[in-house]
Amino acid sequence: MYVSYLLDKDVGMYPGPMRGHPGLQNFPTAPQYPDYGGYHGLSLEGAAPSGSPAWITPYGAAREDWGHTAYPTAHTPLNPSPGGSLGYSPVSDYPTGQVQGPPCVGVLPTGHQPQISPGMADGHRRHHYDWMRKPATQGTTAGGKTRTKDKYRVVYTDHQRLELEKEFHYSRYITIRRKAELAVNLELSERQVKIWFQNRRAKERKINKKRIQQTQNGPNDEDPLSPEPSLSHMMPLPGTIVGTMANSVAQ
DNA sequence: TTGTGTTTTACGACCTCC
DNA sequence: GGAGGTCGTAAAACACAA
Repeated sequence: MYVSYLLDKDVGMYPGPMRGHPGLQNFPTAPQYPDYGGYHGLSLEGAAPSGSPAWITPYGAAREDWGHTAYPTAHTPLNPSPGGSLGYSPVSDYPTGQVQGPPCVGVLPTGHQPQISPGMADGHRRHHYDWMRKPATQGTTAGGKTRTKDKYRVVYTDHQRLELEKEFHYSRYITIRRKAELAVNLELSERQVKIWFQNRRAKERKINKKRIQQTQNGPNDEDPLSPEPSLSHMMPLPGTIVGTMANSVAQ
């Protein structure tokens, strides 16, 4: 979450109007995402403890440039299970890649050991990372169930949600290409991926709206949606995300 | 355990763009 | 007309206080 918080501080991530771009007609302008409240179920603190925003680097580069640096390190181990058949093919898919660099960060820690950040021992985050420990009992059922079928909705596995979140941190608007990749790799339908992104954006808008209201009502009020406001001084890699969307929509 | 509030999937309606 | 966007909503899943 820290990374998402920091990344989303980069309002320059969404330059220009959203209309007029094929497949990206509704892309919001920058001020719509002044901040990002995170994802309650996806406690990235565990992966990136406070003061050690491990995800910063992977999300720094433009998406279509992932093949060079950012993408492989962040996404290569998409399937954390040993011998898993999932996972990206960053070398082929994002060529020219120096698929080297530091060990992958931003993925589930091996063994799913929750790494509690210093601020998490106080009780109100006792449920953070719990979902990561839950057995992925529904992983194989995540696709295809609708209201009209035997189950109203499925609960995505931790892995699926983590990867979707990661993608969302890269770009709030997924490309057709990446959508297809994710759908295959996560064993979801493209429709599910699309809808997940739609819902995720809606969630973010809701959070931002809430935050704006709180700011207007009382600037001194504690903002529960901004767990690490003091990290704003750690704003990483300004400008490295600018252009992400321009790249991501160029398919 | 249970009631209640919140979050997460999924859909339909409607809109814009090509 | 199709694809994909937002918005609103339904209902399952979940969190948590009483």
